[in-house]
Amino acid sequence: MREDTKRRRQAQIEDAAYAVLEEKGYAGASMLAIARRAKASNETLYNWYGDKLGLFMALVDRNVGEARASLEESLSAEDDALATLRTFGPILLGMLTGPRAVALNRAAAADPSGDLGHAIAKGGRETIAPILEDVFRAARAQGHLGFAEVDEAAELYLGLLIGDLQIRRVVGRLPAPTAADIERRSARALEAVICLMPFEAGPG
Amino acid sequence: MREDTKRRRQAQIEDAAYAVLEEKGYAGASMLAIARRAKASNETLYNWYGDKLGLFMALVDRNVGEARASLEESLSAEDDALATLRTFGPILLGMLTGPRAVALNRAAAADPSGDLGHAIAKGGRETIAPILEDVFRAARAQGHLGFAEVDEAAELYLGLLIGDLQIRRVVGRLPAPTAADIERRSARALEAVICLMPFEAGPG
DNA sequence: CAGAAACCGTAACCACAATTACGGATTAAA
DNA sequence: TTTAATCCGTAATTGTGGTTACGGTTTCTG
Repeated sequence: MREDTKRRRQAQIEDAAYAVLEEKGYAGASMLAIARRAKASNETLYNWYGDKLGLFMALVDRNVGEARASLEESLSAEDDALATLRTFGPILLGMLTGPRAVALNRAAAADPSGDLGHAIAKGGRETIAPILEDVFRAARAQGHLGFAEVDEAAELYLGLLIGDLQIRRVVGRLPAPTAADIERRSARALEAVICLMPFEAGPG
Repeated sequence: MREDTKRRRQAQIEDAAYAVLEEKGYAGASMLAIARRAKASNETLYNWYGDKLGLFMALVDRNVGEARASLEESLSAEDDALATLRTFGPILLGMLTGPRAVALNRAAAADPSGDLGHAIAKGGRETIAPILEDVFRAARAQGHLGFAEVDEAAELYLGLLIGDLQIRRVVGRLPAPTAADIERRSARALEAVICLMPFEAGPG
C-alpha cells in the first residue's frame, strides 16, 4: 500500500473512531464497532495500531497536533499581542469545550494506564503554555502588560479563560458553551489580565 | 438488622469501595473486588445498592454531603467575609484536588449514563456556588468588594481558585498540589478578586 | 428459645469485548 | 500477467465482570 494511500485510509479509520467515541464513550467504543464504522477489519486495526490503547493514543496525538496547528495559525495573523490573545482565546476555549476534546478527555479519565492522560497533557497544556508565554512576553514588550514571571502570567490568564468550565464539561455534563459565551468569557479574561497586570514603564 | 448497625456496615462497605476505586479506577473496581475488600457478599451489595451504578451514586452522594458539611463548618467560624474566603478557599481546593474526589471525577467521566456526573455537579458546584455567593454578598455589605452580579463574582473567584488545575488532575495526571501550593493559590485568587472588584462606597 | 431473615463465601450464568485466526477478495509489486 | 501481501467480513478464543443463585452460618425478631 502506498504511503499516502495508507495515510488517507488511516484518517478515515480515525474519523470513524472519533465518531464512535463521541456517540458511545470510551467503554462503548469497541474495536469491532470502530472497524464496522470504518468498513475495516479488526485485523487491520490491530496491525496498524497495536491494540485499543494504541488506536486511542493515535487519536489523541492527531487531535493535539491539529489543535496546535490551529493555534499557531492564529498567532501568525496578528502583530499586536493583545489582538493575538483576542483571536487565540476563543479558539482555544472552543477547542477545549468542543465535543471531540470532551470525549477524548473522558477516555483519558477512564484509561487505567494513564497514558492517554499523559499524552493529552504533553501535547495539550504543556505545548500551549510556552506558546502563550511568548505572546505574553510580546505583550510586555509592546507596553500592554506588566508582570514579573511569565509562566505565572500565562497561568493566570488560562485560569480566567478556562476556569472550571472544562472539568464541568468533562465530568459534570455541562452543555457546550455558545460561541457568544466563548467570546464573552475570552474578552473578560483579557480585561481581567490587563487590570491585574498593568504595564509599568521603566526599569523595575 | 438495626438501623444504626446497618448504617455502620454501609459506611464500612463504602470506605472499602472508595479504597478500591482509588487503587484500581472505575473499570477495575468490580463489585466482587469491593465485596472482598469489605468482607461482604455480592448479594448484600446488590440488595443494598441495586447495582454497580447505585453503589457509586451512593459514594458520590456521601462525598458531596461530607464536602458540604466541611465547607459549611468553615463558614460559621468567621464573621469577616474575607477571612471566611481565606479559610474556605484552601479547604475547597484541597477537596477538589484530593485523591478521592479525583477518583470519583474519573468514575463520572467514565460512566456512560452520565448519572454520576450529574450527581457530582448537583451536589458539588451547584451546591457550593450559592454558599459562596452568600459570602460574596457579605463581603460587599462589609465594604470589602464591589460588583454588580454576585453569580459572576463567585464564578470569577472559582475560576481564579480552581482554574484548570482540577481538569489537569483528573485527566492530565498532574500530581496533587502541596498544602503550600494550595494556600498560595487561594491567597492569590483572593488578592486578584479584591483587585478586580474594588469596593465602591455610596449608591451606584 | 425457635424460626425467619439476611449475611457470607463461593459458584454459576451470561454477555461482552479484546484479541487472534481464517478463507476469500482486493491491491500492490515485480 | 503472476505472485505475494494485505485487507475485509466473519468467526473463534479467552478472559472478565455484572448479576444471580446457593448452602451454610449468623443475626434478628417475636
